[in-house]
Amino acid sequence: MDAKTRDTLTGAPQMQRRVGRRRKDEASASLKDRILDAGENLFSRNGYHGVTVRAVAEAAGVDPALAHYYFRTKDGLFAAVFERRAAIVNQARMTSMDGYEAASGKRATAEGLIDAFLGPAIELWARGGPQWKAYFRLVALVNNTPQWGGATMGKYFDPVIQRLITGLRRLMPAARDADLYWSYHFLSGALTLTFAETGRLDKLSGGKARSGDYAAVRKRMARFFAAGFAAMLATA
Amino acid sequence: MDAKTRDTLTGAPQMQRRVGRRRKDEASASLKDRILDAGENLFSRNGYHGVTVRAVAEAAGVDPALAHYYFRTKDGLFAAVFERRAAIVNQARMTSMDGYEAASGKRATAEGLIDAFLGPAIELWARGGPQWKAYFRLVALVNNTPQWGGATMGKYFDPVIQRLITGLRRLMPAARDADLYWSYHFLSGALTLTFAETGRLDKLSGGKARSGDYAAVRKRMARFFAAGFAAMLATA
DNA sequence: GTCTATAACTGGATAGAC
DNA sequence: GTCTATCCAGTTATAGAC
Repeated sequence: MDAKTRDTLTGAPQMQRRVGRRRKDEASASLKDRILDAGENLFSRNGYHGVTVRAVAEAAGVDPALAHYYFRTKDGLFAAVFERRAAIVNQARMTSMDGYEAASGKRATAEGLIDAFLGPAIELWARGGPQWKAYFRLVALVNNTPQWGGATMGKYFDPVIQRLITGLRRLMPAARDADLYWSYHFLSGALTLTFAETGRLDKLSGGKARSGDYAAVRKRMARFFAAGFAAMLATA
Repeated sequence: MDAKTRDTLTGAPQMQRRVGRRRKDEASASLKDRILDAGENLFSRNGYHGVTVRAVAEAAGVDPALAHYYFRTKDGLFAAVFERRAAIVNQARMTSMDGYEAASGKRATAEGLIDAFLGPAIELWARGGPQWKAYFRLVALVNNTPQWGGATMGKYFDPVIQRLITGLRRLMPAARDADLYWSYHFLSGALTLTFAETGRLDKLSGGKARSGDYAAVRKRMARFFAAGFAAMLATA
């Protein structure tokens, strides 16, 4: 995680690399970052094939050729978008789980560890601003993409997931590995559907459950899935 | 559900409407159905924008103009594909839930009702052949599509879901509606990620959990999510 | 680094023959 | 109902000017 991505995370204005000619005085982000932001937004809404390089460039307020200059191909742009924030989430999740285990010691629970795993992502999703919302929408999209989706997710997120599984195995020594992985699979699907923001939960519930409700998600998920993990143990 | 779709379900060969000229003696399905099959396959793998009408026509072995003749537009084709099997799944789920409640009477449980709800879909997915696999992959894709995905899912599947929620409310009178809807939301995400066949679960678990394993899904899901629903009740 | 211009191609859709 | 031929808008990508 370099200084540039950290700035993007915190939303702090970023220094220009050179002194001269800022093109428009509006945004202080570099043009490269503006292209990444625009790509994040559009790809996360319409998918890879539903977005043209032209559309990304237009949304970023730059010329299409510039996108090719920075990222060579449309593939390269997409990969850059997906990669940009992955390390930040992973780092935050690791720190959170390590912190939980250190703080709780012998009193650690599966629910606590799951909450420590979920916390950073849900926090960034809910409070990181619209670009983080877009990023997690993109993760949701990739997570549900047949064929290459699984490989792409694995490439960036497997270590943290294995860290979670290892922690849970320690807390639930009787659990079979297959059950742990299946349970994580369920958790993953539920979490990314939340990130996808399809509007279905709100409509279906007549507004009684609102998918953007940070507190509601945070409060319910860890408990819900800890109970699910535990129920697996009871199965013959 | 008309005779044509039922034939598609059972896989029974379908009568030609007229006597004369069968183009190729290979498949007995009508060209229209062949186009739908090909669309189902391709859309479910690559999404709406990742598929061209030409590609669908080629996969179906027909001329591109024929797809336009039957479905007017690419949108029309996609909608026809999505709609085709929805009624069959809904019907099967309704029958299954009704049957469970009638058979179990006072001894009905949330886990039993959830299993009755899940059963038909998982059954068709696992044993209905490759076209049903493709169809559920498509449902997974739509379920996770921002903006219009939620509306499309709701249009076809809301009645059955409300039927499930109503049944669960009867079995768990103390449950708050928000909790029931959130719990269903989690279930929905987990189920459709399973249908998506991204290959991630298999890879992540090193083969210890296999996403295509019908028995594993069926056995675990109802128990897992019934425990989750129950845990919501215990929350303050 | 950034933009203009354009090459080379693919897409959805239709008119009209059979 | 099915296929041939085609229109034309929109696509990725690059060469080269500034």
